[in-house]
Amino acid sequence: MKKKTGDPKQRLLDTATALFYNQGYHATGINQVIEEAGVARASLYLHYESKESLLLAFLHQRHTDWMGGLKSYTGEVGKTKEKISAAFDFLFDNNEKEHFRGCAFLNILSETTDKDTAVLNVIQDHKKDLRAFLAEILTNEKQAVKDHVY
Amino acid sequence: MKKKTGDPKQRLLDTATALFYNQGYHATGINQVIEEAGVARASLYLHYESKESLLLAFLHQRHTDWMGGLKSYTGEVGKTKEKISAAFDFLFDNNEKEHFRGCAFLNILSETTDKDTAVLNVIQDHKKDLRAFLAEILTNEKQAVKDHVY
DNA sequence: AAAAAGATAGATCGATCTGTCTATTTTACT
DNA sequence: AGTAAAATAGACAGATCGATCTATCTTTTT
Repeated sequence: MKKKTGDPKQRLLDTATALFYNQGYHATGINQVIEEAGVARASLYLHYESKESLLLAFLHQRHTDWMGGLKSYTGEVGKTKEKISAAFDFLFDNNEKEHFRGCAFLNILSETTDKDTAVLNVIQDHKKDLRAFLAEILTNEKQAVKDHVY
Repeated sequence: MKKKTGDPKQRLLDTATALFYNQGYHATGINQVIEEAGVARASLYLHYESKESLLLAFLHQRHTDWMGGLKSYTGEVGKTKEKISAAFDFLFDNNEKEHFRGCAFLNILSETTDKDTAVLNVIQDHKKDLRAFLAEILTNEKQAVKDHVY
């Protein structure tokens, strides 16, 4: 048991986020999550029906945060070229902030089986949204350019 | 039990390679490895002392194969520019051959704890060798250029 | 103050995991 | 053919996993 600030549900999500991202999903046990979150075992299953749903919550929050950050970076400038540059700034800043552990979605994907369709769907949706966002920025460019930037 | 060609030790390594790479290390159980390799449980521990040593064998083979491929790609051309281009050709070809599942070392790293020093060492050695190889190719370029290519 | 909801600790379940062991069969070599 | 090594199947141990349950304590709401 460690931290005790904020409501248990958020503590669980924050702790799971850190652990899943930094040491992997399968390498993280439910016991470590509740122990480091300072939350009772029963409380976990009160807010999340399973370990996988905790992973999905992590990916969902990650998706909204990440896309939000990207949009705030690119929204402040006008021209297409500047938006691209800002997008890469975001990538680098974000990557540095997270100690270069790479894309959370790809990391989780690398330990995901074909059977985990729910997880796969979230990951694919994230990548789809990212491509759609780039397509929006690059409206006037060719498809090949969009693919290349991606 | 599936395949039955070649000696058990190689079948184990081949199967572990495919499974560790395609679905992750922790997501792969020893039972699945021996079942798909068509090898008895005891035979696994006859050739490898643990699951982790099987992972290390996979990473080692991966390292030699990968560096070998890179050198054969870049060895056929002469100029520095061509070598760089050939190196990226290798990257793309290799990535496509493996269905875009990314760098095996980084994937394993994403599910590795600080405690797994043996695994971390192999991964770091791989990246170190890669940088050293690039430095060799880019002998006459600045350090910043080396970093950028990497 | 009473009632309802939220959170706790901890025992416990069945499943699965890695790794060990024994006993039997297959293979390889002289 | 005979012997030693290699490989097999399968039972087993001990640990850990995710998940359920009960029973108690705390907080919030009315």
